[in-house]
Amino acid sequence: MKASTDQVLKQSRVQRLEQTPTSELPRPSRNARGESPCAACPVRDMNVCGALTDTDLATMNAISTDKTFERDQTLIWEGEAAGEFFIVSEGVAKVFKLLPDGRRQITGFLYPSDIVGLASNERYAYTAQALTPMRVCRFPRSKVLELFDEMPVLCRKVCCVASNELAAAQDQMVLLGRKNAAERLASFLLLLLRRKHLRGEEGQAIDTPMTRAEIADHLGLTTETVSRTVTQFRKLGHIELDGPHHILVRDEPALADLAAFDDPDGLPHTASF
Amino acid sequence: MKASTDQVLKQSRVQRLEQTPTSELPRPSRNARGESPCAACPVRDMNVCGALTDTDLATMNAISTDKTFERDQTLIWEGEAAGEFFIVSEGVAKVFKLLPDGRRQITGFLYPSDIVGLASNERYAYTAQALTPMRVCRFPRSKVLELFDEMPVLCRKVCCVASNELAAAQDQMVLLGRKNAAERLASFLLLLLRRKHLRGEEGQAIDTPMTRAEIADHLGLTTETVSRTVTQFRKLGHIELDGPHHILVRDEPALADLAAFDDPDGLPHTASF
DNA sequence: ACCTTCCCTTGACTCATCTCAACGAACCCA
DNA sequence: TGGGTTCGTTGAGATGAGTCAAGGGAAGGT
Repeated sequence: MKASTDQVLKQSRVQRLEQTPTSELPRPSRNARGESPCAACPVRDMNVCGALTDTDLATMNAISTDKTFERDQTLIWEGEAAGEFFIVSEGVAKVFKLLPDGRRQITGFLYPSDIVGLASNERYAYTAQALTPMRVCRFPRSKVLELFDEMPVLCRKVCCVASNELAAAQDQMVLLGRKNAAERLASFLLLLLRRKHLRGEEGQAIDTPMTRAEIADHLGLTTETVSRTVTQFRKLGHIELDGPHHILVRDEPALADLAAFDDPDGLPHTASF
Repeated sequence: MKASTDQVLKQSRVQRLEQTPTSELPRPSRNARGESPCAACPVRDMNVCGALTDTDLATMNAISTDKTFERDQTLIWEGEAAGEFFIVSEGVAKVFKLLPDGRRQITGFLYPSDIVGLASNERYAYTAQALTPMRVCRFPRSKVLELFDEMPVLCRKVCCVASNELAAAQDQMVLLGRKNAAERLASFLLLLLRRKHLRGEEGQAIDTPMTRAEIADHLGLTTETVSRTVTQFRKLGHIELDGPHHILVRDEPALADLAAFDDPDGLPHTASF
């Protein structure tokens, strides 16, 4: 359901962002210079868009609008009519469901190239809220569905994305159902690191714009337990902190051991539709 | 998936299994009488197959083979090359992932009309094993993917299925991350009951071919906790037992209260691709 | 500068669930 | 018919994570 955790991960075709060290990242300003906004999009080659030809992309572009959100603004509300898909081009968001008494489960975090709104039915089954300022591409659901017919590759790619998200969701079930606090945190940190690399960014530093409470609500723990476990990892030398929202992974193998990844090589999967 | 005439379908859609008391259930024997096996398929009108015309169904049928499994036999193995999809026509299976030390998370149970093998990439990310004798339709992955092009409705329907499964996975995350033992069991029982009704079977009796340990591995609990919680529900009068594998839901509202369903009306969603 | 608020961290204690253990029932097979 | 095995149930005790509480630091507003 929601674009969550993994879609990006699973996408292998990613080379884009990592080339930036040499040349400054061309920040996509919307419709700058009158050419297709996609041309300058940082996620142009990733996920769904990466599967499209320039022509198809132009078609998609014709039905999309650029939109920005401030921190804490809501992209979609659980229960509202599901009218739109979004593809994240910049920023981070959380996707969550609430129980009647206020308990919250964050099903995933959205990073650039992630899609949200897909798993919806008539109404959204979750809420998505910006953790940082965001820029997204917005697509009217109805128009995308129309495009499915004339652009079969789009439908296939959406299948592929949904399938990858499903696999990620299953990994998360293993985490929530069968891992202890340390294993959960280790898995989470490695996942963020892996996704960062898939986005083409290098280095062992991950930034975590989410609060401890948000991490807790994602991992099925409490704020205090997350905080204690982070401290424990720091004392063990597995990680290093530069403020609560910048974590440097010092001993990836140690974390991988803890995480008990089913997927030992850590390579991303790519659904082959 | 198989082509058929519709008459049978309409009734099959809902009435099938419960009528068995009076008339013997017409077991679909494969290719009996040389007509399309779909004609007699109990799930002809459900899920993917329900979206297809007779013509399309015939096309699908041409690439499918019927297959049966005994209890405990494995449909697919985690890590093996993902070459096939299955649609369950009879029986129940469990789908699970293992951690290296043997901990197991059962991500779901498959009932007639459910699909398995979809969420795969190059290799299956989970194992599926029969809980009862089963009959399934088997489709070579490659051929189905080819069909996507000539049968757009198929691709859309697969999107739809994946999307619905994703939504179910997210509900399961809420359960695993934020619900206590009683809430988990209540949610689980109601889900089984709801699915039973969706399959067209009536009544408040659910049969649970899975063991307590399997329920536990699905709900992120232990055998003992499941057993104790079942006993507790029985003593409260919420349920009634007729052996460990037949549970009669006596007080559905009480369970619904406990379950804290996000979806109060309990209506199934249907993705609208 | 000061106040407020939010977030993170840490400590002490509690509790829901797990673990360990025992036992009975059902089933299978010889 | 009997022995072995698996499964479900129940009890008693252990423990990992939750709860409650306190304090400090950073950020933002006036």
